[in-house]
Amino acid sequence: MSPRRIDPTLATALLEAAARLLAEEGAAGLTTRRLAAAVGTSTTAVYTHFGGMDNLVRAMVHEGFARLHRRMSTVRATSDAVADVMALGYAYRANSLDHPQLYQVMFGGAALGGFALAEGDRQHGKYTLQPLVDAVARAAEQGRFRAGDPLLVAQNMWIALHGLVSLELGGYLIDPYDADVCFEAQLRSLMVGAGDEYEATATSLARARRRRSPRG
Amino acid sequence: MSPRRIDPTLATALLEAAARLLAEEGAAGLTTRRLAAAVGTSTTAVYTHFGGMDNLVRAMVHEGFARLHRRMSTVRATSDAVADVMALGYAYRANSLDHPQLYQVMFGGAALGGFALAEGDRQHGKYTLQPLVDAVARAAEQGRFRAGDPLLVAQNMWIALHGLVSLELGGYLIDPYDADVCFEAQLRSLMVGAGDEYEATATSLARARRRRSPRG
DNA sequence: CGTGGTTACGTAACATTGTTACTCCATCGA
DNA sequence: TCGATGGAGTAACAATGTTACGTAACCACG
Repeated sequence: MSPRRIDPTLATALLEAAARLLAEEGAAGLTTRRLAAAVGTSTTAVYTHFGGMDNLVRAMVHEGFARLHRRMSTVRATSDAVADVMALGYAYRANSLDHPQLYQVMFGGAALGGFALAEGDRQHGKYTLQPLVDAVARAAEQGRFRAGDPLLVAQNMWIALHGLVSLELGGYLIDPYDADVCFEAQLRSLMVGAGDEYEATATSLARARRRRSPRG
Repeated sequence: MSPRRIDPTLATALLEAAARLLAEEGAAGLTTRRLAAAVGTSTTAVYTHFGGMDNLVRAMVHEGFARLHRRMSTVRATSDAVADVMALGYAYRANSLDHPQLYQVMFGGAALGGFALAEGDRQHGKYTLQPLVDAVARAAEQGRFRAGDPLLVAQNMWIALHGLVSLELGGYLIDPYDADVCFEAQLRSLMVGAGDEYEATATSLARARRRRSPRG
């Protein structure tokens, strides 16, 4: 169109259009030309604002981690720390299911048109994990979990959660045990593995269920 | 070269070259032209033998599942079924680390040049899981695990294992708790979550460790 | 008000990708 | 020996990320 229409919000417009393209058409639909067409500009805008498709995806990943952290932070601490841990699990999975394509890019790692995350990009997980670490520490203080480093315990829970979400999004969890069944069974199993009594996990699970946020 | 050199093993040669390309250069290095150059043929060979790059990757995934199943089948049943379960975990992780790129394609799912697995391709996991299901059932018979459907318990273990391997291959597990530490902590946690006593898992873990195969 | 510098953007091209139409010719059966 | 089959090479097509180049608008001066 008319040249030199300086738009300071073009970078954010590109990001929003990229997020929409990724969500609606998947990783294959996220191309420079379609992105440029979506915001009514040219492909070079991607390079002036981000220096390439890699950095644009990187920015989306950063935003994805920030949103995940925001969602995890909405889980309040209660007198039942195990229920808090489970509520964090629900929040994690709900956020992933709300943005499945983004989640796959965030953790799919290797392949998005040969795109690869940099070393620092992956350490966002550590920062995002903090609410879970706190809840695990409180569960140990309340005598529900075995004594041990909360960071290691929380990391193990995150690993298992990621495994579930990853396989769910990939469509690998099939009948008779679909993702919902596996998820709640895994939550109880994780709590028991951390030291809680099997029977106690039932009431905490019921509490966590009631705290699910409808959408986020 | 000289035309019409009919080579009935060309399909397998393509598969082998594709596996080598994938292993050595990653998903980005696996292109039709490089593949054709590697076996000294033309790009059309991929289409006459596989009907496209998708089906060739599909064939590689099938081979990957078969190899995983073969490796899991080498774990023999002993009088310590919990150690058997852990040994299966070691085998699963070892196979994944031996073929990291293939593993990412098998479970990365969405993105390999817009390639997506078909519905039936993912159900290979169910077949591959059988040795683990058997070991879990025997652990329950021995009174080490809680009563429950072994398929559900095994699936949960597989989910957690996949989470660990997936994050390890992606480089998300960082200091101070690297993948080795997380893996063994997770093994014990899984056994306790399934019903075993925490102290008993230590000796079973030691037994499983001794049974690690050097290379596969 | 005018002028130069900076910078954002569009145009067009390049290399590379998966894919396919067309052709050729070696092999197999009669 | 001759025709049919079908596997493979050549070359093209559309689409991808990326970049060189030109242009024009803004901003800071005088």
